[in-house]
Amino acid sequence: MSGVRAQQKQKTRQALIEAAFNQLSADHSFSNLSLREVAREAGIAPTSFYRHFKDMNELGLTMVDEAGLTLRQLMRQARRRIANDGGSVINTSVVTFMEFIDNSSNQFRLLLRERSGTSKAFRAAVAREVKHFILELAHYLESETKCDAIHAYIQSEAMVTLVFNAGAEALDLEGQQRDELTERVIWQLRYITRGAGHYIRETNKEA
Amino acid sequence: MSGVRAQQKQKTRQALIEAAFNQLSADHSFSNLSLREVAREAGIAPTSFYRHFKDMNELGLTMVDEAGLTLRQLMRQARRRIANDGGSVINTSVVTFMEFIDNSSNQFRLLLRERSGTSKAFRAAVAREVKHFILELAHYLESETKCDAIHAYIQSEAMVTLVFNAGAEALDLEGQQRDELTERVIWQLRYITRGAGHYIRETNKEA
DNA sequence: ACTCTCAGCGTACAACTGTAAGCTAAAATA
DNA sequence: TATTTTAGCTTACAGTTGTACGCTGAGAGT
Repeated sequence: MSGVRAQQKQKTRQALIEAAFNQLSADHSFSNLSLREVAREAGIAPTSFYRHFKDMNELGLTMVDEAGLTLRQLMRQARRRIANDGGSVINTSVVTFMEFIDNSSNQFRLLLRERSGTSKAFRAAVAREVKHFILELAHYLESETKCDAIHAYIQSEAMVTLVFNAGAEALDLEGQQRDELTERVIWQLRYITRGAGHYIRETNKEA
Repeated sequence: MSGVRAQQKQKTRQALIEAAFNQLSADHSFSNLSLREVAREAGIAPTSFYRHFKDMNELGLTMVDEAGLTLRQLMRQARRRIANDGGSVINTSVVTFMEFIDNSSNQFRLLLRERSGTSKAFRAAVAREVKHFILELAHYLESETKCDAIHAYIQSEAMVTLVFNAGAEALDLEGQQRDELTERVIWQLRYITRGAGHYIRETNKEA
């Protein structure tokens, strides 16, 4: 009943996932991973892989889920910071996201690449995670600003797209160039906030 | 002197490039291509590949250049349309871009994927092409609106990012969903124009 | 205590990969 | 015309990949 068996299984399953994440890097994407190498790094025989996943695909989808989870935790953390430290919403969010890219770069790389990757299932999975992200931001905007749901969504989508993309570029930058990039995104987010605000005010006048 | 030799060489070189583009698809990215398959489709022996390219990498970089060229031609076409048909700048640009995605989806896919791909050289090459794109738009904005160079650049960067990203999503959509997506991007671009305009006006007041 | 389940192993194989070496015939050059 | 150059070929090899098959030994269930 203690489940020594199941516990060990869970452990090597996690070892596989971690091995796979470890092998991701700037010049190694998920589709370059081989089942055998992952198994090797996890310390099991190649054929034992199948005791845990049907496929490399199945492993990958699990990894996408995990990365999405990290992303959502991150967002919650950003909201806590905003509430406590009372910093600017835009600034805090962008800085938090940049930290995600540094601390969990391989998880970010997975999302980034598989978003336009080779498997429809992967693309859909990433799109789902990103959509969560967008929706949470949209709800926030909707409650903070007087703003109808549709505009809030469109606005959030734009913001997430820009931040996500800046993250992708940031992966290849350091130091000053990176700071400049960060500054540019912040401006871009301000544009959107302003612009959306304008259109919303106009809509309200009509009503 | 006629160069029958060089002419034939150029021809099979192009055949290799086209074969490679043909093998790209929704579920086949450049890194999945094998030298042998490309050679096979081009109708030459695997080892003859090396008479034209040192590497698959070299082929790929050539392909990125070609895709970038197509992209720039597209942009010129969009500007012509705007000048002649006198349509809205934003609308025409977005529609033109969506056409690019349909007509040259494999070229777009290459840019899209290698932008966050596995090779730094590729990423740099794509970034260069995109930067061309941004700069041309920035010049346009700078001349059309009263707008300093930096704001024009930041604004263009945001717009290109959003359109590019929407293109990526459009690849998996059809019909109504796609139209909705197009509509959303157009809104997002309007936000940016408005928002940027606002900040620029403010800057001008100070000066 | 006895049986069942199953995570992990080793072996094996066919498919494919990139690429080295050397030949050939035709175009270019002298 | 004689010589050189070279695009493309064939053959060959070593490496890697996914995965089928069957075994084993230790936990789980009774």
